[in-house]
Amino acid sequence: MESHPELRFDNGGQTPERLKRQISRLMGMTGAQMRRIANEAFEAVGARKDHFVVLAALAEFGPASQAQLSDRTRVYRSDLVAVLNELADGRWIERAPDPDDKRRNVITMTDSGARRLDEFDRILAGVNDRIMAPLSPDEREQLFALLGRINAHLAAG
Amino acid sequence: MESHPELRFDNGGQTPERLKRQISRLMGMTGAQMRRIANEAFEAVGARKDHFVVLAALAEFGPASQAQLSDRTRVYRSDLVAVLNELADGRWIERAPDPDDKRRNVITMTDSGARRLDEFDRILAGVNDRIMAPLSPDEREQLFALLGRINAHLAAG
DNA sequence: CACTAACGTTAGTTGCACTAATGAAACTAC
DNA sequence: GTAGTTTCATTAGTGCAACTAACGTTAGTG
Repeated sequence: MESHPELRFDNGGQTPERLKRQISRLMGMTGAQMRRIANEAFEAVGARKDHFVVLAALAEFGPASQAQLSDRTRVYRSDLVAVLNELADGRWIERAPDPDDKRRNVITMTDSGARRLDEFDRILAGVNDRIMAPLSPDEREQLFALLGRINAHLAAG
Repeated sequence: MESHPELRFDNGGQTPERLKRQISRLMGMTGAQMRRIANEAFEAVGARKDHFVVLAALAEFGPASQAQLSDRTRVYRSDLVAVLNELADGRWIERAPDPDDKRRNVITMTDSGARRLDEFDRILAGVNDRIMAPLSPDEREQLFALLGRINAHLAAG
């Protein structure tokens, strides 16, 4: 019934050799698999990825304006509005006008927001573990390091 | 003037630690950078990625129906139509009805299609090299191997 | 006080992966 | 040999994520 899209990189002799050499293709397909797993995990608890990133930013940097949150999470200001609406509906954050600057809102995480983040932490530990299951701890670090170097290089240049 | 979106994974103290631990986030951001570079390279010669994957499949497996091409390239049947229209417009392929099965078309690569593919090969060699610039040959292989194992694992189940 | 910039918000665009529906042709069963 | 099912190419459309534009409001700057 659930026919998952075929994201196997090397499709048993069917895949042209040239395609197997493209790192961007391998990254794209594998990244899509990862994203699907993470999204499903969030969906199972009525959340989505941006709930996590916003709560993480609030937990680690404290109350902030929406512009600050956008900078810290790279969720666009325009998209952040809906995310904060949802988080406020669940009482995980509070949104109040900033008395010092009437353009701003101050976003604060509630206690139940902190518990929600704990839940996400547990869920994501499982997700990461499932994704990286075939790799040893050393290999997982290698992967992070290699991708991190490429990321830094491409972001710089 | 061209202000690229900020896809630096670790944004200098601004990024919550929790986000830096998510492999799917690192993959997503780095994959987006790679995709942008590849897309720009194709765009510079009036092409796009799917032109390459279709020509690669034709070069390596010979003339084929659209359904076969879809299987080999994982370009959806529905999206393949436009790709083949574009390739036919440029005389890089020919699309003819299959006399043995009137439902099918037979897609054949022309000589100029083969030359177009050569051009893509050269372009992509440069793209891959630019993407993986900070990695040694050994490290590039490691990255392929690690991602390949994760991909196979996730595709399996 | 005029000007510019930053704030949150709404609306809209683009690209990509993916689904649904369709008419024509071909297999499959009885 | 005809009825029912499947495959084919094709058109249209959905869902989502990343991204842009425009706007009214408020705050700094000369």
